Amino acid sequence: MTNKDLADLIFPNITKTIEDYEKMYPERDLPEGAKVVRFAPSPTGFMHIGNMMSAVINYVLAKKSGGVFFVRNEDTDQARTVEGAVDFIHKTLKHYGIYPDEYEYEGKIVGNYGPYIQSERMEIYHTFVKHLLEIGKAYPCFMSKEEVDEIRENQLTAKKRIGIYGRFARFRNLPIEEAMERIKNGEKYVIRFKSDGDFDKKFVFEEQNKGKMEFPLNDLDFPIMKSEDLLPTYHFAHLVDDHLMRTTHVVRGEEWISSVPIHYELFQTFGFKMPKYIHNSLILKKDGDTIRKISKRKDPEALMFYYTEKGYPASAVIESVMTIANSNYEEWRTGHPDAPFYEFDFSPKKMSSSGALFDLDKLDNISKNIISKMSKDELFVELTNWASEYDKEFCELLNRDIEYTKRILNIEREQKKPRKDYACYSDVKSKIWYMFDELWNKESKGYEFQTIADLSEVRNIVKTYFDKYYVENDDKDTWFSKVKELAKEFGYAPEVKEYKENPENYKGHVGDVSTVLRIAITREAMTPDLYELMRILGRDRMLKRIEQI
RNA sequence: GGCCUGUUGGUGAAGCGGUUAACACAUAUGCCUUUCACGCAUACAUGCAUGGGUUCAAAUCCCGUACAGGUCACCA
Repeated sequence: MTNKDLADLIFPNITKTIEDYEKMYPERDLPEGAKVVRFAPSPTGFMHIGNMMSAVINYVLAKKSGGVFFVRNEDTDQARTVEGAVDFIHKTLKHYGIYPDEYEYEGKIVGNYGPYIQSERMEIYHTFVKHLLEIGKAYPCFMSKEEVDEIRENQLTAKKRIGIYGRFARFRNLPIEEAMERIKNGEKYVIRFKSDGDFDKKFVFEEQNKGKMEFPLNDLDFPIMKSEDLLPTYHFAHLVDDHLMRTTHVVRGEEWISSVPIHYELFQTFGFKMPKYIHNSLILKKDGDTIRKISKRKDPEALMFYYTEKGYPASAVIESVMTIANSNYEEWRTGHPDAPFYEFDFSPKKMSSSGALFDLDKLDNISKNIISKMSKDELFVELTNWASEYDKEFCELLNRDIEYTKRILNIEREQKKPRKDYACYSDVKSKIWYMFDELWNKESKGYEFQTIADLSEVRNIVKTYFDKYYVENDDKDTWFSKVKELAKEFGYAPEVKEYKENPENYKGHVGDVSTVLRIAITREAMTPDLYELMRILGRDRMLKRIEQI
């Protein structure tokens, strides 16, 4: 009995060889320096900000180098698969303008290195496992899960290294005959890699972000194929897929760094060239006094839903992520204000090596800048797109009179120093609600006049203004000089400076008077330019509103 | 417990042997101003986790310590 017999017993239907696959998926014909990268999420949860960062980094690397960016669905953990996760991944990528060159979605395969869904690559994995069995580098292991757990606990209490290695690997030297016997008897088993690494020896590994690192050689007999569904484990799928798909650069989270010895040994035994590895630091979150990994369960901003629901422009989220991912990005951006983000020359060395807190304030700032630079037409499109999904009622109002809406959106916009008061589209309603009579009438918000608290004085000011001073088509200067006259008539300084110099001579200043008008008309103390608002609202609607005071 | 990584202001960080320790966000104050926002200006690390060493000189190099994170699954 030989290894070959064992391999044939386990995989009777595998007739291809690894050389066959080598031919099927040849080296890619790409220009010098082109990077082949992948975004390889597992559908065990919804796409989160860490995934997004990884996707963005990969995309930039591929775009900038004229390479290939593909999406691979790592669905080898069938039990934890979440319904809708795959769908959400593709929709999210699209929403953020990240278009993969190769992918598999809704039954369609684009690209010559597929399938791009791991569960559809069984035959390939099995061919590779079979090869390992044949050359004696893998073996079936009949330990139960309980037994493995027990070993770990004992190791833990004895303060020994944890894992299946050395004498803990009880089945690695099982005679082939006995192994075949047990299999024929229907015993459950996993296939483990038969490591011959020496933990006391070190090897040097060039990691793209941190530079040279030294690790001990792997000596763990880690599982490469699971017992129930015969799917590969991550480590093995990584080897097979990234080799066959000819990946040149693997971008993955820092949590993978400690698996490097395993991957190193795997690639060595097959004689495959290892891709370059870029480990990006985790996104952290401050929780009270402690800092921890951002959590999908505890932190709403971890999931990408958060940003789409709040209505942050896609580019704002990308800018934010890039800023965290690479320390030179902001500097580059100031020099290239209008360049697409993927033209940035991303340098793995410039990635932060410690985990970063995701800063929502910074996102707001970036986003405000982006929205402020939009034209009224662009904003209108973006806003109504968002509203059609997340605030249908508001969307109808916005669309009822498009020109009217655009006039509102255009206040202090399309100029050198535009207003920056929207960080996201869900902010808009709370800033312009009073421009829509439906919302105005529905709103229970009362009037809170500020400096001028006396209601009869308020009534008087408002009435006098509309009776005596207000003319619908005044230009801005005339309009304002009339407000000043109004102020003077009631004993308020027409110039703020004047008031500050001699406060005892006045009851207040123009600002107090215009605030009265502002609140009477909008019920808000803080609004954009009052003159613009009044022009857009028009005389009749204003008169109707002031009756309510 | 083993292995790996990290530690510069509230946040993200630049700096990589000689700097007044960049820049951005946030915060505070002032100016501008009909409110708000914008813009402008100013302030904010007496010190680069900590102890020691090397050096004329260290945030920058070396060693120890502390703390934090990651990993050690038939999860990725």
